[in-house]
Amino acid sequence: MSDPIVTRFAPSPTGFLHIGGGRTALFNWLLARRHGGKMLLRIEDTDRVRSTPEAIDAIIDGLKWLGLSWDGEVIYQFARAPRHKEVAEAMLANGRAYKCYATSEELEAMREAAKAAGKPMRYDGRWREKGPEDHAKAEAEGRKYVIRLKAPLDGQTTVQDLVQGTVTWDNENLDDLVLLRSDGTPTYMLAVVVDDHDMGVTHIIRGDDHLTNAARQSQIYEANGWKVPFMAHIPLIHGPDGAKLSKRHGALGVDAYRALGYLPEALRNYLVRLGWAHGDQEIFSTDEMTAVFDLKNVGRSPARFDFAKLESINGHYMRKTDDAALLEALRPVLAHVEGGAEIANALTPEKEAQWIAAMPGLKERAKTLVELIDGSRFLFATRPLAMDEKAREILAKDGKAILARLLSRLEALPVWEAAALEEAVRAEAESSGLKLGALAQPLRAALTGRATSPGIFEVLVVLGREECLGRLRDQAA
RNA sequence: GCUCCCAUCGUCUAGAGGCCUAGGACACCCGCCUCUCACGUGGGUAACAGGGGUUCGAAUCCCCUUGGGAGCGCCA
Repeated sequence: MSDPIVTRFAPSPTGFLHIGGGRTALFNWLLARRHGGKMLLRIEDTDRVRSTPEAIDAIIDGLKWLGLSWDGEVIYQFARAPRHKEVAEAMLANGRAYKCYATSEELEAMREAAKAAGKPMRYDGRWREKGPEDHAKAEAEGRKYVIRLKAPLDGQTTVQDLVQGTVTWDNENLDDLVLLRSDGTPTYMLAVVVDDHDMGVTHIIRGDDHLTNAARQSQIYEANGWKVPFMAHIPLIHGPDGAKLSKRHGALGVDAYRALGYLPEALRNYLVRLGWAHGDQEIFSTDEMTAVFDLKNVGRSPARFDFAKLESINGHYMRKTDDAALLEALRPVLAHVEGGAEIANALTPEKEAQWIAAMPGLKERAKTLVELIDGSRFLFATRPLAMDEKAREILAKDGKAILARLLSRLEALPVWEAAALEEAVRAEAESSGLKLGALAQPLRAALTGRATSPGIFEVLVVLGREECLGRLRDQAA
């Protein structure tokens, strides 16, 4: 185990990179980085019907956004089909595999029989001991063969799993799986084993839906006399209701989280704590998590996806993010929110500077970038401002009269700075015998069109003298 | 159905026989701070699935039950 660690992330490109895949990739990436090893990326595109180039792009794009980098070139499994075939034929030659001419009708009959008997489908090994004469006869009938593994009939197969512990199967429950299809293409089982072996993968981290496969794959390793890599089968992520994660809950593509306004570092932090813990620590910088990540601490029970916690962590990271950097993170999200295009168009250098100036007050009031954009709308609104219902109520009372008095005080101000503005507003409060809040709310309504916003003196300063006085006059009338 | 895996607050989890009258975080409730909303901060509600063992002692070990999950293809 002192050899350099090599992990791999091996998605099949039949859809986007979903959140569970993202976590699997993260764990592989963390383990490799923790030990100064490598994480390889292999696209399992042997299913020619379901694999699409769009999905490949989506996966690669998703990994990049999440900040998970891989080493070396992307490996495409389909391109290695000749090598897979070569291994299958070598296994045939040394008697670890055999030709099976069973037809799909025969297989279907076996399936039916198994179902009727209440047992899982198990190929019965009818071609296991057949000789050349039988093969020739089948060939003469025009039948095609697949190559099956000659799996052990009795005894047990044990997987030493770094997360699941020692898991054992009786070999009688494992049948002779197909290695090479009748069209000469490899099955997933064969391809995975050959690729992981050839790529020098030392640690396989994947979802525990592959646990049963692990047993069958280790038989393939053994049939070839290859060392079985360390394996770690991590529990799947479930939806809030405990059922399998569906699109309805969180099985969104990683890119959807970007559109929803989450920061990649927040998603990483959330994901790493799903099924893994390091004492009571909740917040992990990337360096911190790579320094302490250990498969030993990965739990064995499935975790539910919880948006509330993700939002909380995201809020934390937004507040920690530098204002200018936050603006950059905001930009790509604009395309995904209503009115975002208008904001994007209005982003002159001056507006950007204004937005950055407003950021401190904005970012502590939002849990996602989408919320932050929503809270920023008053910066981009044009006069006369549209008032929302609560703002209207505030102004409907004696708000307008208060604004008029405030207006004259503010107009008289020689400088437009927070301290001076606050002093003026407080002076008005004092002379009219009102609490500060009684003045701040009408001000807020007139300035932002809403009942909530960043601190009112912040808003005053960020908006600037002319714009503020204009908005106040609009409403004071 | 068969095989395998799992089981601590609503959720994510700490806990590797005595440190546990079970800790942290999110969510929720009540305060404080306060120009609103937040942030921050103080406090609170809330869990060892059930039953048997083993042991001086069990959330921690074993068994059973119950409840979840995954897999059972010439898909990956």
